[in-house]
Amino acid sequence: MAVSRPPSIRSILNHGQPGDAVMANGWVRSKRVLKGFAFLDLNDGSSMQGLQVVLDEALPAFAAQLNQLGTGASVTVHGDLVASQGKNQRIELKATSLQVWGTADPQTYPLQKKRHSFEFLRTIAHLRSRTNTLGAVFRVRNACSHAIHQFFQEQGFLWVHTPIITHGDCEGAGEQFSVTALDLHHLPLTAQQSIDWSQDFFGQPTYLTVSGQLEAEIMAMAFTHVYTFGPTFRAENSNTSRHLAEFWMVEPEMAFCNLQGDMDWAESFLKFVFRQVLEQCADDFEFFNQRIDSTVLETAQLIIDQPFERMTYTEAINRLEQCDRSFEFPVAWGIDLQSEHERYLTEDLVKRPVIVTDYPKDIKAFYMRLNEDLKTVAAMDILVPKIGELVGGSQREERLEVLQARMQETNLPGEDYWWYLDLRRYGTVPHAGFGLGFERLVQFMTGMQNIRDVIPFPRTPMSADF
RNA sequence: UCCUCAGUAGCUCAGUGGUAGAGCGGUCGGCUGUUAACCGAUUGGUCGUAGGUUCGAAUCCUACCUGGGGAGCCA
Repeated sequence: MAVSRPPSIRSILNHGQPGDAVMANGWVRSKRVLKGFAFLDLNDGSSMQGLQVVLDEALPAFAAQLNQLGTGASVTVHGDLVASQGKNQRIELKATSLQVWGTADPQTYPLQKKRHSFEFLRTIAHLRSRTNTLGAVFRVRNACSHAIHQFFQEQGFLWVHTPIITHGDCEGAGEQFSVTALDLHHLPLTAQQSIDWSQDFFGQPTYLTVSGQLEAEIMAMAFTHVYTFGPTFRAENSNTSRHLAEFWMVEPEMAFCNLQGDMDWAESFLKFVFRQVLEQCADDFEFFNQRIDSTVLETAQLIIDQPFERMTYTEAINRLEQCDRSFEFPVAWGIDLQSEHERYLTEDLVKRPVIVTDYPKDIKAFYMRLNEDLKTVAAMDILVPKIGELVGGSQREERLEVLQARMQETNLPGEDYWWYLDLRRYGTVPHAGFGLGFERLVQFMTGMQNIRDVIPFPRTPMSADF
């Protein structure tokens, strides 16, 4: 069954011809009134550019309707496309009739025909999607999601749905949100006066997931190539332009794959996604380049065309020690790279994405594969200008004894991970994967400075409105 | 969580001890083709909140709240 619907403004602008009778729906972005006629800029979110509607005073109820057509009003316009006499558009819609669905009182409607600060727009997140910038952001976000699925589906990866509710801190990654059905005002207590979790919904403490990786590994041991793409939650009190309490993460996991393969997958994945989005959202990219960050087009092209620089952690430390910059945090083998170090490597030294590999085992997670030097693990981080760490991944430790030893070193209770260890007992294979913060990718692509402006309804400490 | 900057009209900001300002927006008027239209007039305030200092506080002090930037934690 075909659904009947009027054409989107994007499609009218792309395919409409003078003489076509069309119907257009949308919201008024601006109204320009002259003597005897008026112009509307009509937008339905399908494209950056809106449709110019011409209203002549000969229209029935012209004067009465003109009053109702402030910025934000919703309308359906019937009319005929004509070649535009103006400069900025090929065609425009000469209205023959017009229906106003809803007005937007200009005395109270917060969006004006002018630039607003992103801080202000965040306070009106229910309306900000109607602005040029946020409109472009969410179109890019959509195209980016689609490209991610397209890449993995074309490569034969299975999209797997890992749980949102988990029973433990799976990789020691950060603070978790508790999930409970207990009445917080009347908590059941044990004889020792601690909370009696056996009476909770799951009979044990549960949390929102901080990563789907361990479950993705389970699925990779059956389907070879899998990926997750879903929401992730961190209860960390992070107040930065790069952190959200609720964000989306992409986590591919590949069986029969080593660190080299992991990096190759990540790099070709990023190149594909950039190419797709650049092609699908050309106008939006043009806008970001003009109004938000004049380097985004150049950066996108760089990602697509140039191979990423690759260096080991040890090499990176050497380069940092040799450079003539002084850092707030002193550089020495064994330290975790600080923001300033990462930025130096990617922004100043190589001036493009850099993959740093083989970190000291003590600063990385227990599941990363121990290298032959017994000091480093087969980890890799992709660092990009402005954002820092965009991708973090590793080859996983597939050797049961080595994994158990690593877990003991880091004081992880083996019994909680019995199923994870079983994967190494039964048909273990070398495998690898990585995690990518989806919003950071959109941020990097668009040049938006604050991660809260690339997700429709950001969740951050002390902020969960809308 | 720490450091730092800020909070004044619907929005963006100026005003650093003596009568609260501008631009934009809104409203009214003008203009045969505009593009964040333009031109003219006009409207608009519990100066984040609570205390304090002072003859007098938007301005100085204290606490708190909210937001930005940086750091940590991390993706």
